[in-house]
Parts: sequence; structure tokens; C-alpha cells
Amino acid sequence: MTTDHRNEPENHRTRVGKQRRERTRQKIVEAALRVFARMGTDSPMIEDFIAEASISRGTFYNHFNTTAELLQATVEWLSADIMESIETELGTQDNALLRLTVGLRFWLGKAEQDPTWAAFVARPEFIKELQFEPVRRDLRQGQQAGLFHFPSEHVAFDLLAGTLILAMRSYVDGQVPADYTNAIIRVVLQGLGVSEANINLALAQPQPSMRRPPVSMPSC
Amino acid sequence: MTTDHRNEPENHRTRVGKQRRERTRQKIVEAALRVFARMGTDSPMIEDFIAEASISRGTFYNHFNTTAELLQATVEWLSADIMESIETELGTQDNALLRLTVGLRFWLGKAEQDPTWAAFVARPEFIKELQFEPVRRDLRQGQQAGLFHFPSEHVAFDLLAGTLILAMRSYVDGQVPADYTNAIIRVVLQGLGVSEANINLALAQPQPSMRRPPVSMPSC
Amino acid sequence: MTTDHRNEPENHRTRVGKQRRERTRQKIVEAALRVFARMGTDSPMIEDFIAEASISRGTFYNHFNTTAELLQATVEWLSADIMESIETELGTQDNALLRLTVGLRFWLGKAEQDPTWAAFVARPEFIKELQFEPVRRDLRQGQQAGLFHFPSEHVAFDLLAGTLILAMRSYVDGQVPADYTNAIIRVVLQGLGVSEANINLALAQPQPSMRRPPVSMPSC
Amino acid sequence: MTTDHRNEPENHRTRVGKQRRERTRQKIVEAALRVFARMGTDSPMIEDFIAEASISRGTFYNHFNTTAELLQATVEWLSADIMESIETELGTQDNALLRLTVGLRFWLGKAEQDPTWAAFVARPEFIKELQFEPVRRDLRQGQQAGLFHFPSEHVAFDLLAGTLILAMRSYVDGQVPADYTNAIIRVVLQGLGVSEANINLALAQPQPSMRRPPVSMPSC
DNA sequence: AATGAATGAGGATTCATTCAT
DNA sequence: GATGAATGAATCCTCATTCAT
Repeated sequence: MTTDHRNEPENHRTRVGKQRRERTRQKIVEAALRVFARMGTDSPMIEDFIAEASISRGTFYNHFNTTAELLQATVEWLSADIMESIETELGTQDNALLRLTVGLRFWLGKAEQDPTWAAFVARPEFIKELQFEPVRRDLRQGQQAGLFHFPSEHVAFDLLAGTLILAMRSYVDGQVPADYTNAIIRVVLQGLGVSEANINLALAQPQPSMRRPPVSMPSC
Repeated sequence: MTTDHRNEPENHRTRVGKQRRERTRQKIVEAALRVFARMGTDSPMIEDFIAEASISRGTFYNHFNTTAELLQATVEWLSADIMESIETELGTQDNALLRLTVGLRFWLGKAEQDPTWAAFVARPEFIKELQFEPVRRDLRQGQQAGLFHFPSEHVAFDLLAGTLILAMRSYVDGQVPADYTNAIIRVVLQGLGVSEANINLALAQPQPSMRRPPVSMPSC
Repeated sequence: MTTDHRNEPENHRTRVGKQRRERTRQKIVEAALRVFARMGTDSPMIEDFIAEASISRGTFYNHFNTTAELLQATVEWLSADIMESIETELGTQDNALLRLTVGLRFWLGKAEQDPTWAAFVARPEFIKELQFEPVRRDLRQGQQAGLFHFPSEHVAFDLLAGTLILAMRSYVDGQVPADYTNAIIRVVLQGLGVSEANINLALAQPQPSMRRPPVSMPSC
Repeated sequence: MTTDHRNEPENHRTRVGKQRRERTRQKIVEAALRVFARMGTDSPMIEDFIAEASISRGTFYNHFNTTAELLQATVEWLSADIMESIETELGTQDNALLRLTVGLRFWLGKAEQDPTWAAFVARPEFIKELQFEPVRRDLRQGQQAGLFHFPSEHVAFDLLAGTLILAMRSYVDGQVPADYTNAIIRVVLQGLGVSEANINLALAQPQPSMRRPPVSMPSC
């Protein structure tokens, strides 16, 4: 029943240290997203990351060895973050068509609201790297349910993702016509072989709330 | 009108010199395409270009001052080359639907045949830089002719170009299912609002010949 | 003379603390020997020492301020250790020739048994740093006794120590011929001007026991 | 029979370029020897080499990728240089004993004359790396001729080279007694089993001239 | 026009040292 | 006394650019 008091503070120290380390890492990743969004994935130098994260050179290298490693970590964090946001948005919705519609609206809404973020995520490498399993599942289910009509899941995904990328970049470039989001959703659904009636039904859905603040803004 | 015979050999030398210069420049540009395709547009250094083109540093700078300038020249050459190829392919065809179908088939066929070329071309920056006026014109004409049904030309172009980019990258990544090209054309035409009957008609068209050799192969 | 009982537990704690401190210090020094043997005296970084000793950076600095200080401590420990071992080996032997022979055999035997140790010890800086007073005394006494014939003690020491260093490194490099130790002793004694008869006598001595375990093996 | 005049200047350019490159490389190596001699093999930084050689950082890296590579090149050059000097010294002498004596005198004379040079070469790694084939050949021939008596060539070399190293370091440390060189040669020859009479004969040889300037002095 | 050795500013990386827990 | 995350000065290394031949 007695506790070795020499050990207790050690465990505590260890735990506190790990927490600090983890917080620093997260700070770097969030700063990196802003830097990548602002400068692209090739231009930024270590200096940019450490200035944005307010850390020292040494600390950067304690956590990441190369810019590529940091980019990878940033993509992974962002991906988890996006997926979680969409799942929250979707709640218990289980109709594949409506799920996809909400998802598309989320991405486009976010691109409109936070173009720097969009400039970062709207690249084929990024979109292909994340495999978007939930999206693929919705495509399969919708096809089986007779809501969609396309030759193969592969083709359907390329249509959906490719159009989404260029659409998000249209927001980045500015100058999108009114009601652009609905128009994009309409042609994508057409492309997936959704009937006119179902398209109108899907577009009549209430819009997602988009409460979360842009991630690409400095949090201070 | 009289000829100074001291000038004649100079004119000759001048002409020969210009031809040689032009040949060197073209050699650099073609090598650059392979390098950009392999390494992206940011990573390659001067060293990569001169090694691929088998020229010296000095010669490189005789033709281009920066990597960006070389990239620009590469894009321009490629763009002119593509457009010319497609126009040759199209001949006098004036049906917007059939023109677009042939165009799509050309891009995808070329991607299949020459993935290195596709790896360079299939990026949003590139596709957005070329404004593809002929494509936009076909979209407008097809819409007016009642062949297409989409909310706006802007949206139609994003669907067409975005899907094309990801489809070409699918060829780059390898592992595309059989009949992938036809499947892509089908969903794109669906997305543009083409009727089932017209889609089948367009897909029944004879295929373009694709005689030209891959540009991304070293010519030696 | 009275005892303050408030002090007693402190004395105990103090004593225990000092023992613990001493054990940690010794652990660092033994680890350092292995590191120096493996990497030389200039290359290793703090990281190498703390990894080998399984301690933290902070602990290292609690005991040593610089790498040079640690090297010094390692040399001193090793030196005392060697001298003590040889004295044990020699017992009460007082014939200079036999003492030197036993000493040489000890060094070479240890080099054969523990090449890591030898890799560290067999360097001129180390050998010159230890002044080997007992060895020099034996050289003088043997010379006076007419056993040795050399021009000066300085020269005799350079011959003895230089040959020993390269011989030990031969063990480090592996691939020594059979009976290498005896051969080395023979040429060294020849060099010191010992008569053929006395050399044979010295080589006929019983061998030292070499009971002690290699110091360069991790003790855990 | 006609010459393509476009090629001639190219060949000339190429040749001139290569010569310049080679001269630069040699300049770096000679500077490196002075730096290594002055600072040891671990302390010097790139800055030291380029300052001593009066070249730019970039040029350094055009020729050597690491300090270790430069050290290697320096050792190789030095080794060739020493061997050549000794061969010049020896002329047509073919008596193994006299050859070895001249060689020892050369090394020790050079160490006395140029201690910085000696500080660099007098290290076991260096001496063991060069295999000194001519020296080993002399040892074998002398043994066969009955001039030497030692148990094995391996042992004889370790005696010779080990004693030489410590002797050279004695010059580096200063404070060597008068006639130290002859004393060293005497004990080494004793160690190799040369008879008293032959030793005296060898020591009576005329001394080498040592005309060449110290290599470790800046040549400007 | 072509060549390639040399340059050095700009940026990447290391590692001894500190210090809050 | 022990811990290890954080620090930043010191040093390494790259690569666009120049220029004599």
C-alpha cells in the first residue's frame, strides 16, 4: 500500500514533459498549415515555420527533420480535422445522396470562407493521398440504391474530386458567379447520374452551419 | 538592291548560327519537359536541366535566365503542340459535342501513351493558365444548340477540366480499369447534361489516330 | 561530541546520496570508455555518452561539464586500474627484466582479450600522458644492473611504448600470427639490449592470470 | 586531313579547364596539410581550409565532399611525396640495412626540421594505412641476408614503425637529448637483431642532405 | 555560341548548454 | 539528484550565377 515517493514525481515529470512536447508539436503543425497555405509547399523555409510558430530552430528539428515530413504531418492532421467536421455536420444522416451533397457543400463553403486553406488543400496530390473512404462508401451505396448511375467507382471519384478541386480553386482565384456552389453540386450530381428530381431535392436541403473558425488564421 | 559579297558569307553564317541556336533551345525545352514531369515544377535545379539536355551551364544561361522562364517556354511549346494536334485531329468537324468528345479522347489517349507528359500537364495551374478558348466556345455552342444543359460555362469548364486532370493522373499512377477512357467521357458528358442517346452516339465515333511519338522521350 | 539526532537521518541521506552519485559517475565513466574506444576522442557527442550510459542530459551535466573533463576522468580511472592490476600481478618480484616482461605480457594479454579497451588505450597521447614512473624506474634499474644496454632512458621508453602501441593495435585489427605476444616481447628486449640468454629466461616465466573481466563490456 | 576548326578550340578549352581544376585541387591539398598539422584532424572546419587555400566555399565543395575525403587525399599525396623523397635519397643503394638506416634518418631528420609536419604524420592510423611496401621488402631481404634476426616481419614492422612514431612525437614535444636520432636508430637496429658491428657501420654512413623545404610552410 | 571552374549569399543543420519540473 | 524539452550560436552545405577561355 505504500508508495515509493521517489517514483511519483518521476512519473509526473514524464507525463508533464510529454504533454509539453505534444503541445509544441501541435503548435508547429498549425503554424505550418498557415505557412503552407500562404506560400505553397515549396517556397517556405525553416525560418518561416519557426517564426510563425514562435519557436527556436532547435525545437523545430526536435520534432521534424525535413519540410516534407512537416508537410506530411500537416496533411494528416488536416485530413482528420476535415473528416471529423463533416461527420459532425452529417450527424445520423444515412442517405448517400444527401451525405455527399452535405459533404460537397461543406468543402465549398469552407473554401469560400477561408481561401488560404483552400489554396492548400485544393491540389490533386493532396486529394489523391487521402483516400476518402467514407466518400467512396457513399458512392457505392448510392449506386446500389439506384440513386447514382456511373460506370465505375473509380471514375465517379475522379469526377467528384476533380471538379471539387477546380471549384475550390475558383474560390481561391475570386470572381465566382452567384450561386456557384449550387451550380457545382448540380453538375457533379448530373455527372454521377442522379435524376433531375433527386438533384432538386438534394439542393433543397438546409445548409450546414460552418461554425468553426478558419484554421488558417493565427490563433492569437 | 546590290549585294555586298562581304555580307553573303555573314548572312550564311548568321542563318546557320540562328538555326543552331534554335535547335539548342528546342533541345533544352524538350529536356525540361521530362525534368518537370519527373520532379515537379519547384524541385529541379539548373543542374537537372543541363544534365538532361547534355549541355553546359553557360549554354543554359545563353537561352534562359531563370527556371521560371524555362517553365513558361515549356508550357507555351506544349500548349501550342497540343492545340495543333487536336485541330489536326478534328479536321472540319463542327458539332460541339463531337468536337469535345474527340478532344477528351485525345488528352486521355495521350496520357495513356505518355505518362511522363501527363504528369507535367495534369496540374490545375497548367490547365487554368491555358484558357482553352476553343473548348469554351464548344461549351457555349453546345449549350445553345440544346446538346448540353449546365448552369454556367464556368461550372461546365471546372467539371470538364477537373475531371480530366484527375483522370490523366490516374493514368500516371497506373492501374486504370479497362475502358476507363470511355467511362470518363461518359460521366463528363452526363455532367454537362448530354442526353443518354447523344452520349452513346458520341462514344460510337471513330477514335483519333494518335500518330505522333511521345514528346517526353529523349529524341536521341 | 554530542549527536544532534536531527542530523542523523541527514547524515544517512547524505551518505546514501553520495553513494548513489558515485555509482552514477562510475557508470558514466565506464560507458565513456566504450564510446571513446568505438569513436575516438573527438567525434563523440554528449548524446553518445548519455545513450551508452542510459542517463539523461541533465545528469551528464551534473557530473561533467565538458567532453574533455570526461576524457580526463576516463583516462585517470583506466590508468589507476591498469597500474593496480599490474602491481597485483607483479607481487614482490623485484628483478627489472622480469617485471618489464610481466608488464608487457599483461598489456598485450589484455589487448587480446579486450580489443575495445585496447582501441582506446593504444594511442600515443594516452601513453605519453601517463608517465609510467614504475616502468621508467625498471628501465633505469635494469640498465644499472647490466641487464639492459641502451643509449638513454628516453630512447628506451620510446622503443618500449611505441612498439607496444602498434602491437596492441595489431590485436585491435585482428589477424595476428600465433605466438605474436612472445615475438613482440623478444624484439623489445632485443632493442633494450638484453642478452639472448636472458631473453629466453624471461620468456620462460609463468604467464599472468588475467582474471579480471574486460572493462569495456556493459556491466548489466 | 582537314581539321574541324570548331573542335580545336574546344579541345583547348577542355585541356585548360582540366589543368586549372587540377591546380586548384593541389592547392587545397597542400593547404590542408598545413591546417591538419596545425590543428589536428578533427578540429579544423571548412573555414580553416578555404582560408588557408584562399578559395571560396563553393570551390572547396567542388573538389571534396567531406573533411574525411580531404584528409584521405592529403595522406595519399603526402605518402607519395615522402616515398619519392626517400627513393631520391637512396639512389642506387641496395643494402637493406643501409637503406633502412637512411630511411629512418630521413623521417627523424624531417621531424626535427618540420615538427608541424611530424605532428600530422606521426600517428598510428596514418602509418598503418600506408603499407610501406619498400620498408617491408627491406626487412625481408635483410633477414634473408642474415643481417637481421627477428621472429616475423609483422613484429619487426611494429617495432620499427612504433618506435619511429614515438620518436617523431618526441621531436614534436621538443626537449630531445643530443644525438637522439642516432640513439633511436641504434635501439631499433638492436631490436631487429643487427650485430653491434653492423650497427656501428650503419651509423657511420654519411647523412642525407634534406634539401627540400618544409612542406608545412605556406609556399607564398 | 558553347564551356565549366569558381564564387558566395542564402538557407539548412547540428549539438553543447540551460532550466523548469 | 535526475529529467528531457527547448534554445540558438556556430557551422555546414547548396545552387543560382558569373566569367575567362
